[in-house]
Formats: sequence, C-alpha cells, structure tokens
Amino acid sequence: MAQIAKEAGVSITTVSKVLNELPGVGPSTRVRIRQVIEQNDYVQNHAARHLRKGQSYLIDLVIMRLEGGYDVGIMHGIQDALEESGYRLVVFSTNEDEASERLWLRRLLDQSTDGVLLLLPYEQIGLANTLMAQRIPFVAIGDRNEPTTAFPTIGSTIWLGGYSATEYLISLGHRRIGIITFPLHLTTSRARLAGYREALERAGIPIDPALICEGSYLLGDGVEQTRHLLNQPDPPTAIFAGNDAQAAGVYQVLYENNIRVPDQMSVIGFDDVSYTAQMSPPLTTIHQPLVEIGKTAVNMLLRLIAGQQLESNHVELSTSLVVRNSCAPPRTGALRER
Amino acid sequence: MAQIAKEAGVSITTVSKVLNELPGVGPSTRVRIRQVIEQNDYVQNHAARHLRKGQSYLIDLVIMRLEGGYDVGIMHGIQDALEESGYRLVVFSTNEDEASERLWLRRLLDQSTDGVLLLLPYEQIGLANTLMAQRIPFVAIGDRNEPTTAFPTIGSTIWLGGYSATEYLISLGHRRIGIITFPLHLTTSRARLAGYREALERAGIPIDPALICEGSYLLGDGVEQTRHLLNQPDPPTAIFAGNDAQAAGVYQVLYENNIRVPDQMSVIGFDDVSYTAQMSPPLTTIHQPLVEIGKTAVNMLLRLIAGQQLESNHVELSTSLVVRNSCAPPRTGALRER
DNA sequence: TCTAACCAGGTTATCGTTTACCTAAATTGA
DNA sequence: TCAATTTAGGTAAACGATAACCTGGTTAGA
Repeated sequence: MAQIAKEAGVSITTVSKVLNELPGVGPSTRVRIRQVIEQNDYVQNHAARHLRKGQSYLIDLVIMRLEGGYDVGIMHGIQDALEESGYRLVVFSTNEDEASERLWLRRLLDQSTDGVLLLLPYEQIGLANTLMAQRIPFVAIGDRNEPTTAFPTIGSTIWLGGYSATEYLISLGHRRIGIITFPLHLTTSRARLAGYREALERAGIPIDPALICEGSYLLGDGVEQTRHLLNQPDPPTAIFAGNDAQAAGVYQVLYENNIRVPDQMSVIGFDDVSYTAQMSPPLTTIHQPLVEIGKTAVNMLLRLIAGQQLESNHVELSTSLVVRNSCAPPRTGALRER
Repeated sequence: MAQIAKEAGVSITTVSKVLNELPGVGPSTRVRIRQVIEQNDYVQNHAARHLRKGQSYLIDLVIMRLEGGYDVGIMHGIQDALEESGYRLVVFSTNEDEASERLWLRRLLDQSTDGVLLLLPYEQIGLANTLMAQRIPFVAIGDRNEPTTAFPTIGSTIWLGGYSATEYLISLGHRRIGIITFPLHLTTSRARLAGYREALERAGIPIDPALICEGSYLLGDGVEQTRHLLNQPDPPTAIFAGNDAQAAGVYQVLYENNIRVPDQMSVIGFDDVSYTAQMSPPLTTIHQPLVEIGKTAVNMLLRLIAGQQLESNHVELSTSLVVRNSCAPPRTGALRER
C-alpha cells in the first residue's frame, strides 16, 4: 500500500480511503489511485485488515460427518451464495468427536471467524449455546428441525413432504403403504408421520400400526425394516422410506428377494440427494430444496454478521414431490407371484 | 497477552516465548505463565499472528465440483490429516467458472493461504502455473494423473486396478468382458485399458475391439455404452465400468432390460466411492484409497509448507479389488433367457 | 581470578491496515 | 468581504503478536 501511495503521490490513508470507498478523496485523485492499484496488481493484505477491523472474512461450516448426500447438496447452495460475497468457507467436520469440536471452538474465540453455519443434529446444541454466549453469529441448518430453538434455523416443510408422498401413492391406487420413520422422539420424524396419517385419513384409509416402522437414519435401517414389512401376513404394496439412504436399503432387500420396483413394489424416498440418480430404477422421492436451504442459510448469516435483524428466526422452505420410476399402481397379489 | 503478562508479572515477550515454545524462559516461569494462560482461557489472536508471521494456518482446497463420491472420500482423508495440525481447511469450488477461479486466486496472493490442494482435472493446469509462479506450495490430487508434471501430485495405481478387475472376471470364467473407458487421450484411461489388455493376454483370451467402448466420466456414458454393448451380436457376460457412476448407469440399463446382476451379467466398477453401498446389488469395484490419498496429499503439502523437500514428487498409492455382489460366473446363454 | 559463554528476561521496531483527529484550502452565504 | 462550513488530504496511534537485539547476572574453563 505504501508503494501505491508513493507512486500516486498521496498518503497511505488516502489509498485506504479509496480502497474502502470512503469519502474524503477527490474524484480525480480517486481515479489516479485506482489506476496505480490496477497497474501494480495490488491485493489488500488479508491479515492486516483482519487484525485492524476484527473481521476475518471467513465463515465456518461445522458438519457432523460428510456423507456425500444431504450435506453436499447444502454445500452447493452455500458455495453459490458465498461466491460474490468475498467470504471464504472453512469446513470442519466434527466426526462426532467432542474433543476435537471443543478444540475447534476454542480457536474461533479469537474472532477468527465471522460466523458459523451449523449442520448438526440439534442434540448437539451445546455448540449453539457456546456460540450464543460468545456472540458469534450463526445459523443452524436442519430438516431435523426443532423449531422452538432460541437461535436462527432453516429447514423445510417436512409435514407437507410426508403428506404429498403418501397422497401420491394413494392416487396410484395403493392402500397398504408402509412407512419407515426416524426415531419418533424427533419432531421432524413426527411431522412426516403426521403428514402420512393425514393423507390416509383424508382418503378414508384406516391406519395400520403394523405398517409404521421406526428406524434410524441409515441404509441399514431400510434393510431391516423392509424385511420386517415383507414378513407380515399382509405386506404393503408401497414403502415410504425416511430418506434416500433408507430407500437404497429398501431396494437392496427387494432386489435380493426378486421383487421388482416398481412393478411389484413402489418405493418412495425423502431428501432427493444427488445419488438418487445412481439408483436403479431412478427413485421417486420428496425433494428438499437443499441448494436453496444452503443459500438461504448463508444469506441469513450474512445479515446477522452485518448486524441486521432477521425478519424471521425460523425459515422453512417448501418440499416437493419428484416423480421418477420407482412408483406404479399396485398389482393385485403382486408379491405372491414370485 | 498483555493481561497474561501482567498477571504473571513478566513481559509480553516472555509470554510469547512460552506460547511458541521458544527457549529463553526458565522452567518455573514457564509453568507459572502457562497457569495464568489456562486460568484466563486465553486464545492466541489469529490475525495478529498471521500478520506478523506471514502464516495464515489456512489451507485451501480447490475442487471443480462437489460431486459427493470421489471428492468426498478424499475430503475425509484431508480432514483426518488436518485434525491435529492446527490448520483449517478452506473449500472453494470453481464450478468450472474461470472468472471466479481467477478472483479466488487473486485473493490468495496476499499470503492468505499457506498452501493449496488441487482437486481438478489436469487440463486446468493454468492454476498450477500461477501457483508455482507465486511460490505458493501446492499438491495436485488426481487419479486422472499425468505423472510428467513439474509439480507434486498424488494418485493411485490405475494400471493395476485395470489388471486386477479383469483378472478377477477371468477367474470367474468370463471370456467376453466389455470395458467402458474415459476418453482415451487421458493417460489414466490408457493405463486402465492397458491393465485390462494385459490380463486378457496373459489368460490367452483374444482382445475384441468391439468390447472396448470409449465414454466420458458420467453415469450417462454408462447408460449409452451398455446399450451399445447389449446390441452386439455376441454381447459380453461382464462389464467393467470406468468408474462407479458409470457402473450405476450400467445397472440402470440392465434393470430396464430385466437383466439380473450378477446372474445374467457381472458388473465391476472403479473408485469405490461411498455410494456404492447404496447400489443394489452392492457393487464389486476397484478400491481407490481415497482417504489415504487425501491424507497423503495433506502430509505432502505440510512438508512443502515447512520448506522441506519431498522424497518423491509423484506418489502413487495402490488400488485393490473389493468383492461385493455384482459379479458371478457367467451362465451360458444367460442373455437369451429373458 | 578473570574472561567468555550462556541464560533468563526485557526493549523496541515491525507486520499492513484502518481510523480518529487534524489542517489548510476552497467554497459558501449574508 | 469575511466568518462559517465543507472538502481534500495528511498524521499518528492503534490492532495483537513476533523477533532481532539488548542487558545484567551466573557459570565454566583456564
């Protein structure tokens, strides 16, 4: 900067004013300084700015485990939104290890981050409390959403997703629809189930508790619960999985048992992560606007960083049904044929 | 730091020496200062250190597009290796956009990164040249490996992967093995094909050019080339895909055509990305040690940052066959049965 | 006993910006 | 025409740490 100042025949201060677009510099001087800056390929020193202004232009994303589905979709949105902002994105994955999480957190306390995006199950709310105590701006991202939190969150309309998936299957003619849920103490899980129930009730279809299976998040749960469903005296003609990974588990069991999708069994997923495209047949699923969620999270965070108020502390984006090839009308007695 | 110094009754310098584990402080003083630091929950200021030392403790990962397979595997390795190092990882995805890439690069020039990991096809070698010119340490990661580059790279034994996959299929009894390649102007692609050839030749099986299909990286290429292979008068009994995404494309075509894997067609992939687990049936594939690659890349980079020489500028880790459920001995006339 | 090396610790300049405050000239209004 | 205000620009003190260089005392070797 001194170099620039010298070449332009002004003081460093004046150069700084130009760079920060502050008043107090005449138009002609301004132009001249800009030219010199251009010529010299000058880049502002990040460290010095950071030190002086107390802003790092860094945003931290904390993620429990990079899985490659849900999280990657959201990261795309984050990247997009950050593109123009001048912020860089720091990614940290906790690997469910409290110790390294704590270490990471300590490092942030010296204002080396301007804000944090939390992509964690809300059980790990300890982090949130610490961040609040330290007045570090943050936004929690999650479909695993507890909307009663005191901090900003963003998620999507889970109930609606549950409802539309079920409604769609009903419209195809299904009356026995199995559903695999996440642990039912989670509101998200209950919301989805409520949507399922509502759809059935509206259609006048009685709810059979035997068709409701509680699992966890994983592919393995899809496998297990599908086996369970198939072993019932009157098995379902369609399965609504808790997420796309579970749906993949459903696929595997059906494949093993020579049950064709969608001819003999319809399957519907949840999330619409990227690898649904890799599945055979392509999975019909409930789309969560992951990219939009990521973008909105960033925008909320940037607003918080700028010290502005959010219009709303809890944002919900809307889910939608994506029809691919894993659902079809039921064939009577389809499963008996094998 | 001034606070610490005051409480411990020493100068700031001495505190600095303790923090940086430099000599020139007596053992008892050292202990006392440490205690005070502990009590005050003091954290070193990142910006000030950065400014003074010219080190940002930030590493940048540049990635073309977050896909959720290959890249995520490598990111896991990177995270692992970085865990203890005190470095944070900045992720930037170019989205194949030259302009934003250039912008990003300019920002790095003020030493706001200590080193760069490149996860890009080597066509984008322009970046590498700029980094070299700026003396920013970096390592290029890629199985898409051109081992003649002037800069450090890490990849894996592609030839061997091609060989072992083919050998395995031969050992199961296959004699007509289709292979889908990447564009053949890439050395990686040629290496894999050479491995395939070698295995066939050793087994005394003639090479049928009709079974060699050139595609690109994508799932769609798997779809297209599989159609092509199936339409041949004497179709293969096994297909060796260029990567796991292509293998998913192969699956889709086979599924559509009611061809069972592995009973009527064996399929083998390449990379062993995380979503192979989501495929039905689970895909037999060539494992690339993605996590190890990521770790090694980081270790190489850290060494470069520390100003040390690398033992070798080009590291290759070894691939290995992972047997799952997508390969079986051929059934004679399997395809005719449908 | 005397000098040289060594040790614990302190002084102070410095990293590259920003910003509060200052000054002199130019402009304005009455 | 002159005081008041605005404008363009500069001075210098931070920001929080590091590191080159001192200093005064202790120790070791001859």
